[in-house]
Amino acid sequence: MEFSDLEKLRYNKILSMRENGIEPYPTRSEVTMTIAEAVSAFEEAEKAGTTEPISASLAGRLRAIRLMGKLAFAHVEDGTGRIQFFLRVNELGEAEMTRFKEDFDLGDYIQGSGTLTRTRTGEISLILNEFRMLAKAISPLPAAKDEVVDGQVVRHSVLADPETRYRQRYADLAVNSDVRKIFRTRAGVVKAAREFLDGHDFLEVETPILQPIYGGAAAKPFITHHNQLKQDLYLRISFELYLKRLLVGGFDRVYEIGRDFRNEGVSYKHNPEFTQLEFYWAYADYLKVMELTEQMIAYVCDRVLGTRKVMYNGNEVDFTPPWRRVELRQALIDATGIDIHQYPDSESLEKVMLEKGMKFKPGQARGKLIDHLLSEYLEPIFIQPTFMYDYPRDISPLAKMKPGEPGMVERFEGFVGGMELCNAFTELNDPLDQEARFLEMGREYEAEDEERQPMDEDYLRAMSYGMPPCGGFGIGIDRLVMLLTDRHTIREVILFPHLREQERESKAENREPEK
RNA sequence: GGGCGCGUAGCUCAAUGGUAGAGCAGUGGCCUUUUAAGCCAUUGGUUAAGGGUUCGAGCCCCUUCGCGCUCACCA
Repeated sequence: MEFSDLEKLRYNKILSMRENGIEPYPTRSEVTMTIAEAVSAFEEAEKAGTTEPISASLAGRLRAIRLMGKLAFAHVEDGTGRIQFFLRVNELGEAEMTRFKEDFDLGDYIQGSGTLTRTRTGEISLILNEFRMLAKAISPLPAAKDEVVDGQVVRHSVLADPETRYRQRYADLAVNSDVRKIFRTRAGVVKAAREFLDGHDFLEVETPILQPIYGGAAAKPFITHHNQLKQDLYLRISFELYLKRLLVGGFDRVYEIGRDFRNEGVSYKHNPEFTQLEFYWAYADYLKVMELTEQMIAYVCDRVLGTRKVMYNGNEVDFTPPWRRVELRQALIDATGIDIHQYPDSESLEKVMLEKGMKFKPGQARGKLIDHLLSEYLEPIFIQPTFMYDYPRDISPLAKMKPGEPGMVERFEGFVGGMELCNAFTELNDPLDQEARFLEMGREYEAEDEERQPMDEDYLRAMSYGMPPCGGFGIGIDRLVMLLTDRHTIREVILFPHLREQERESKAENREPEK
């Protein structure tokens, strides 16, 4: 390791501590309770009027040190909270006071034992009888100080540079408690969704991430290789085709929460890997799925936030069911004046779009044009939770026909905060229709279009054994967490978002020659 | 991939083309109830990297790297 000047000073303390017989990285600690437990134990004793002093051994990271000559105050933080350590020469003696001043720096892990009290200014504190180094920090944490103004924590000199925050997320988390809160919320969201689905008799399953044939969405895959099998494999872009095979196998209600990988551009709502929740529900259809979706999100809000109303990007978003429902065709008429039913092929649709002065890439399939209209003119305007339903069949190759409307399928997408949040349909279970759709997709997309859905023969075989009628659903967990934490970029809700690799000299030497 | 912007001390930020600075952190002092503790003193820079213009470049030009915004892409 190479040390900066600041780090060398701390490293030298490690050496001198060891010379004095003190291990700066002891193997064990003797903590009797968490900081939060200590604080509430003291408050309860106070309320009960107990006079017996409470002893405790607490540990955490040193976040502030205030030396006052013969006494010292320190703020110590563990995963549950923060407390003040009160060090005084009366209890510790001159030698120990000197040891504290010489050995300890901000960021070190300290264990302190003593009794709980309130200081003159009323702060709950641990008066130390003894203390010990638990782990020496060599690198100084980014300087950050908290000030409490009217009960609100005001932060000073926080680590703010996004690049450093994402590349060194550990430092970001260590000094920015609001960032830790995002990921507690995130864990709560996943847990609550799981509770909800378990409570509705869904079975959680795990399906392959490495897939010989990718499918279930229109996206470019990552390709990897199995050496021994001499076989290329794809990282999954969705769980859909495997989960529906399980319905064929007799599991009527299944769900999976996991990672999808899409080899596409990054943006404020796209990360190359993202967390998806999909469920499939036998004997249900997209209308039932719509209702379950509202209930699930409301349940998650209740459990995680205790409210169904959240502020997102300056707007109050209300997740209380029922969500607004709008038909895609009508929504497009309202927003653009174009009735897609009157333009049954890409040529006529392109023509009217040109007449309206819309910008788009010419020569696309009709489905892609409609999708363009949708994401350009509809997605951004749906701030309140909205289900848009009944999609053209040519952009929904896995969804079932809407009875009596041959060009349409039973599909809906949920939009919130101007983002697509979830996608669901009544699943296509007719193997012959499914085969025809795969073939159609193959024709309509350019041969070199990597989003083209490859024909999945085994999936068709599964369908041919018979799959019960069912509704299927997928939701982007990252985006849901964005909405519930009022974060406006997906990187804020992913612990280690993908960043470009930094150029390194050693790396440059090892790099394979350019082709 | 295109366009625009940014990169200065460990952190947050200053600096008309003319001696690179402040606060916090650090270091040395003083201080027995502080809490962004305070007071005195003080260290710290290849201004992302490389090249160019200029008497002189953090600032102007070029290249590269990284980040951000945006467009494209993204059922």
